[in-house]
Amino acid sequence: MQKLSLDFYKRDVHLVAKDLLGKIFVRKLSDKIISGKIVEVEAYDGSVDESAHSFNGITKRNQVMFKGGGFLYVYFTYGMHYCANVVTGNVKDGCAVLIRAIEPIDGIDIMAKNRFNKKILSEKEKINLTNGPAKICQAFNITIKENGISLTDNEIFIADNKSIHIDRIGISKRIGIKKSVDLPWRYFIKDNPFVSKK
DNA sequence: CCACGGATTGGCT
DNA sequence: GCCAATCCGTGGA
Repeated sequence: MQKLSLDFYKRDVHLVAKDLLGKIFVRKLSDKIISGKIVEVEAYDGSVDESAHSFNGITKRNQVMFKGGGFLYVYFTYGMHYCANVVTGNVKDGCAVLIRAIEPIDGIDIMAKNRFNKKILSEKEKINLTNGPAKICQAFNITIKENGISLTDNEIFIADNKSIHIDRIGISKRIGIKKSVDLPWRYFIKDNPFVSKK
């Protein structure tokens, strides 16, 4: 399993978004690993996209989006949730990919504890572990502390997944936004049970 | 199963 | 002061 390099991230946000499907999102803890297959993402492009946090320029909150590809951008919203993004492209582009859903692989017991504070889960709770952007952050214990870390370091990174066949990719409008609502910039693996909607 | 609304805080106008 | 790239509990069918 090979960690993705900086070159992977420093490309067009839509290419990166589609290529992230099927890749393995990894968090290394001192003695354990949490990981899962990325099955749903959304692209945000600050140069043309009013719904991107970066659309109106650099602020304290969104500055990581302007640091160029390969950083993790984490934001806090709705007074209680965190969401994780992969910054793409070059410095000043203000582009990122929101990780919307993951299929758990390693450390499922840790995710279960982080999400529901118990070990034995119902079938519905198993699906509910990571089928949404804020659920992923809770399962992986990602908060604002992880905002701005480099994905080429060893704590949080994304790994290639050579064993995966080419899944059918679905494309749709993005979820939960009020501006630029018609842009078809959500990408997901068709028929994967962990995709958040439809 | 689905629709609805409350939670709760920090960023931005 | 407004409101958000969300989630979950509630209530009804």
